Amino acid sequence: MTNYPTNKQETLSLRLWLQLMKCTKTIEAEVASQFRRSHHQSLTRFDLLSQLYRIGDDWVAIGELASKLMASGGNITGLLDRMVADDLIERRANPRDRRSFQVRTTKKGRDTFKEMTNNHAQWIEDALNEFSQKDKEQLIKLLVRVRRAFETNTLI
Amino acid sequence: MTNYPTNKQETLSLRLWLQLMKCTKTIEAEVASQFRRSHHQSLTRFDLLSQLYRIGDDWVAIGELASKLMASGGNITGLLDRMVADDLIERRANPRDRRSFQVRTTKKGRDTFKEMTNNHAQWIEDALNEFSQKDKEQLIKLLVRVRRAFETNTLI
DNA sequence: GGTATTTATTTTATACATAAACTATTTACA
DNA sequence: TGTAAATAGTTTATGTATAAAATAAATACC
Repeated sequence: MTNYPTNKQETLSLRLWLQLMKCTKTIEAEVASQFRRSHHQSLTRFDLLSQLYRIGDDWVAIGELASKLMASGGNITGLLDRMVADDLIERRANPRDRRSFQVRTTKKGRDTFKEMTNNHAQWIEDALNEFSQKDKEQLIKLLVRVRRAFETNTLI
Repeated sequence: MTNYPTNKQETLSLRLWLQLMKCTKTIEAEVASQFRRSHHQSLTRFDLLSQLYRIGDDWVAIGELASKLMASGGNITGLLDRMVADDLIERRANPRDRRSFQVRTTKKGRDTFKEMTNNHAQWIEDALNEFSQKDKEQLIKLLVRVRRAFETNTLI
C-alpha cells in the first residue's frame, strides 16, 4: 500500500491510486487470512486453482499458466513444486515437446478448490451486499478503464 | 489476482472483486518495475519511506511503523535491516524504553524518496490524465466505501 | 519486593515473488 | 545438414511476507 503523503499538492490521480491500493490490500489481507484459517491455503494457490478450473480438466503447459497468473518462471516452478507435494496438482512431461511440462489438478485439488470457492463467494457477497447493482456496475466499469489506461500506457 | 471463473453464476460482487485485484495488480507491477529500473528500490521501501516522510523528521517506534504499513513484526525487522544496510534508514535504541527501538530516514533516504516521489507522481498522472475530475472523485468515493465495508465486516 | 502479565522486537521456519544465469530442447534457415 | 536463435523450464540469489516461538524489558498488582 502506497501511503503517499497527504498534503495540498497531492493530486486527485495520486489519491485515486492510493485508495485503490488501500482498498485492495485491505480485502486481500482479509481474504488471504480467511483462506489460511479455513483451508490452510494461500490466495496465490486459489488463483492458480481458479485458472486451472477455468481451463478445464486438461493438461496445461506451465508457461501458459505462468502468463495467465502474471507470475515469473521462478515463481511458478516453486509454487507448483509445493502444490504437487501437497497433492493438489500433478505434473507430467509434455509427450510432444521434451522441453515442456504440463500440470492439472488432482481430485484433492478440485475438492479443495470447490470448498474455497464457496466460502470465498459468500465472504465477498456478504461484505458487498450494501452496494446497489448500479454502484457495482459503475465501479467495475471504472476499474476496467483504469486498468486499460495503465496497460496501454506501458506499451509506449 | 483472483481470476475467478467467468461463468453465468459469477455474481456482480465477485466480478467487482476480480476487477479490483486485476487493476491493482497491473498498476502495482508497472510501478514496482519502474522503481526497480529507475531507483533500484522496491515499492515496499517506497511505502516505508512515505510513512516516515508523513511523520516528519522524528524518530519513530518500529511497532508504530509496522502497524501503519500493515506489516508483521518479522517483516518489518528484515525490511529495516536491509534498509539500514543500504544507508536509507538509521536505527537507535529508545532512550526511555529499553525494549523499544526507533528509526528515521538518513539524508540518503530522504533524497532517494524525493526522487522516487517525483517520478511516481508523474507516472500516475500521465496514465490517468484521460480521466475527468468527476470520474476520479467518484471512483475514490466508491473505493473508500468498499474498503469501509470490508473493514467493518471483518470486525464481526 | 516479588511474581504474573503485557509489550516491543527478534528469531525461526516457511511461503511467495523477481531477475538473471543456466540447461535442454526445438525451430529457423543458410 | 549444421549452426544460430528462440523457447520452456529450472536454479540461484535475494527480497518480501506470515505465523509462532523466543527474548527481554516494563508494568500491574498482591
